[in-house]
Amino acid sequence: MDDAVPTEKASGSLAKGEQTRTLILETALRLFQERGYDKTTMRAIASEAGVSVGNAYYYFKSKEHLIQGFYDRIGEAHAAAVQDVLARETDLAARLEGVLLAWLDIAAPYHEFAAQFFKNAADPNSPLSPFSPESEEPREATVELHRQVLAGSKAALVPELRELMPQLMWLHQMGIVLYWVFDRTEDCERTRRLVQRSSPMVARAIDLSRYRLLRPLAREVADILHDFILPAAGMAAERAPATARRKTRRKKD
Amino acid sequence: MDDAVPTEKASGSLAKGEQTRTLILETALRLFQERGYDKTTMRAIASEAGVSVGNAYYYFKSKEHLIQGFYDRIGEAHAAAVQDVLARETDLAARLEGVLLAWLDIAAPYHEFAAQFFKNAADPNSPLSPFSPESEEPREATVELHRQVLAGSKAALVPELRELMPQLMWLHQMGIVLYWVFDRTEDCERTRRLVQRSSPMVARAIDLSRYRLLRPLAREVADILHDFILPAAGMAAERAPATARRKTRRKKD
DNA sequence: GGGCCGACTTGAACACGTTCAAGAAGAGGG
DNA sequence: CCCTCTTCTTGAACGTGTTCAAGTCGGCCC
Repeated sequence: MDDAVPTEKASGSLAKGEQTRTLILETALRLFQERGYDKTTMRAIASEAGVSVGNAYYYFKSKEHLIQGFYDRIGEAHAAAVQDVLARETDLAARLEGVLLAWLDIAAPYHEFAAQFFKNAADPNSPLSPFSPESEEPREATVELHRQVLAGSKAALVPELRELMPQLMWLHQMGIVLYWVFDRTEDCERTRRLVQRSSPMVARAIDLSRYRLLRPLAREVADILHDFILPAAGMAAERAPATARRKTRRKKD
Repeated sequence: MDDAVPTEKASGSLAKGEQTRTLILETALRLFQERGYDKTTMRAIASEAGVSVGNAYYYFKSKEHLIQGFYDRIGEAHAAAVQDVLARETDLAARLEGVLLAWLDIAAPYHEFAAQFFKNAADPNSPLSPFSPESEEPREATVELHRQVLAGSKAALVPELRELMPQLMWLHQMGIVLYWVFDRTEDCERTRRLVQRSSPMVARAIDLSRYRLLRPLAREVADILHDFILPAAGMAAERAPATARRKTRRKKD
């Protein structure tokens, strides 16, 4: 009516398609939260949004793909919520704990239906898998966040682990999320306690890794992470020092 | 024809129902292997087995429940295949590696479709979840197997970990299986190497846990396992020493 | 205006997992 | 032989996610 310039994707009004897309996504997320993922049908989403079923599929390749919107939303909210703790705390354990607890707070309202669609994330072929190429961007963002967690602390880190640690912490976070999904206790109290207990442990392990006695073990962990986890997670080793670090590797293979 | 005694479930012939049940299961597993889980329809299973769709549902509550048969089969085969290694080897790392590689060998033919139904196992509500009550029996069997792995080796274990270690090794195995599901390399070569690398590491960690320096860390790991992982896995602490072990816990919650 | 083209929208149709009311097949008793 | 009860079997029907050929809309060029 009053915004007279169509085909403009600049200023003010969104392109028509983008409007519809957002409408469908909003509606879907609302219904997921109200009724759970499985009980929300594509027909219900479409009719509630006032569009046809086929239209929903024009914008989202499948029901699963609607979930990506949920991920994005959580990620943004988390990144914002975390600035506070990171600015205040300098102790590594406290920083880590703060970041993880913040995630739990933000994700809490979705806990119930998160469990329902979590199975999709576990399918290696699904674009929702945290290891999939489609998830690279949010994954990198989280790793970067943990880099901040580490950098802002006073923890000294042995060179072997300096680059790898943020990715290991991402893995730790994935573990917490996995635990959270399965957690059936009130307010996910048990997951919260797990965070409170495991965060200092991670910090202590980092601290201990300086001791001579543990260097081989630390190196082994670093190597395994580098050779096995990262490539599988699509986080190919940009830099190759882990290979160069060791004089000789297994001769064959 | 020649076995004339119906209603007998003893000697020789199975009860009619049991025959049909087996027929359906065999057919299903064969088709899963041939076409993959998703591409095998219940209609196809039924028609291939020469029964009606409804009949399949009389014996199996859902398509997922057919997978349980697959689990059972793998479990039995693995238990049998492993006796060899356990009788021969005494080195802990070698025993562990042998057991895990044997599992990979046995599961190899199913790798492709394993990935397809793995997502069901990740759903906390699914009976196929390794943490579900329905999976208790195979889970206990595997823990028991790892108890054997440990007991038959010459490894000395600090008391804090003696009881918990087999369960930790079960967790390690679950991790390997998780990795295997996501592994896209030829013959799952990468998973095999991961087993070869991580097994000695587990053994070495056990060894190192004797050192004074590491006792607090070992104790912390044991406590976390005991307080968080086991209860969530339905492996409630039968014995309560972990709580008694520490003088004081955090006063409040 | 008239025609064209790409972006968007529709709803019927499809294939699937699952359910269910109805029936068949056997066993046992009279 | 008939009746009855349990066990087993059937296939049509339902609700779901997904696809697709067809249609509508709106801007743009001649």
